[in-house]
Amino acid sequence: MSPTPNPTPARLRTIPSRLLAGAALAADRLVSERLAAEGAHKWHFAVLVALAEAGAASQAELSRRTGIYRSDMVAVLNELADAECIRREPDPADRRRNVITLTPTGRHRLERLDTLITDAQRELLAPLTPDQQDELTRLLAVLTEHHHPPHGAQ
Amino acid sequence: MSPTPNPTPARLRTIPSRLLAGAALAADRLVSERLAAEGAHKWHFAVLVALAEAGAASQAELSRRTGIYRSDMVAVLNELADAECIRREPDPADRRRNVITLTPTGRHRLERLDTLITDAQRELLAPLTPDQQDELTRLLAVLTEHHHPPHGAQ
DNA sequence: CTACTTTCATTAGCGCTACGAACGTTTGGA
DNA sequence: TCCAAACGTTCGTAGCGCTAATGAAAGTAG
Repeated sequence: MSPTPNPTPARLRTIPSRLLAGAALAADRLVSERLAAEGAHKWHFAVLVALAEAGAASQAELSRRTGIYRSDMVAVLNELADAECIRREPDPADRRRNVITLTPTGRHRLERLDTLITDAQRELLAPLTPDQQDELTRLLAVLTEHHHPPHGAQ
Repeated sequence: MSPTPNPTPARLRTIPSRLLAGAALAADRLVSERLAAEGAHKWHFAVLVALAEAGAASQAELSRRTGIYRSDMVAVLNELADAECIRREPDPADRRRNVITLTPTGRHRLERLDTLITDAQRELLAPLTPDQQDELTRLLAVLTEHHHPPHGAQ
């Protein structure tokens, strides 16, 4: 006679904010595990994508593109620079700025991380049909866009 | 001539794990703001629901029902007990356990918090049609259930 | 030209959340 | 009887989002 084998009340299982938190946590774990296997980090990928897709930029600009705070961006760029994935040089046109440039090494690194990320997404969405996967992605995009993205992400 | 007014690359905007993180953050903010206005916390609500829906239980059992770690549960129950929302008494049948009981005060408190939570969900899902809201909730439920709920949440 | 405001990179720090370690107590099973 | 497990509790940790403050440089107004 088990005393109370009652895991997770129905009410809690139907609250969107709770479901979002749980799903986000699982998703983050999947991504982080994959990336950690290659000594990489979530943020590295975001920065590399931002550089590959929209070209060289200042740190502040990268901060806006990725949603990473520019105070955290410093360390991320340090690591990417140590791995020679980017170059960080003062902007001659505006001496406040650094110009961050993607190196060939960085481009290769991005390719590798991209497959890891893609794999993780696949595993994350595995229990859904392809149509459901697309629908979920669309709905989430609407939500995040509506609720002022990360906002300024200064 | 703005240098690079390019917010958020398309690739980043279509990665489910990133969308989930963003949506979860927005959702959590909405909920936390509402609850904070009444000095309440996310976790208080979860515990009260778990008690109301499945009856009195030990702290470990509540931990399983809510996904809150049992090390964190202690403080939550302290606060709920201070507010006289619950009673915490040693279990005569098993002296390791405490029996946590919902008080009438706690039941009223739950009613209040429930409306706050419901309001927050409404605001969160506002940009979606009712059908989309249901679909999103269903899809998220599938995901969280598949990826070993919170898991043990010991 | 001067004075004010803004932007930038960088450092340091805070609060919250999920999570693990350890401990003493108690219980149940071999 | 001995061992393993569960319980409540305390303490500590790591990561993330975010703020504040600083010195340098640029833009802007008077």
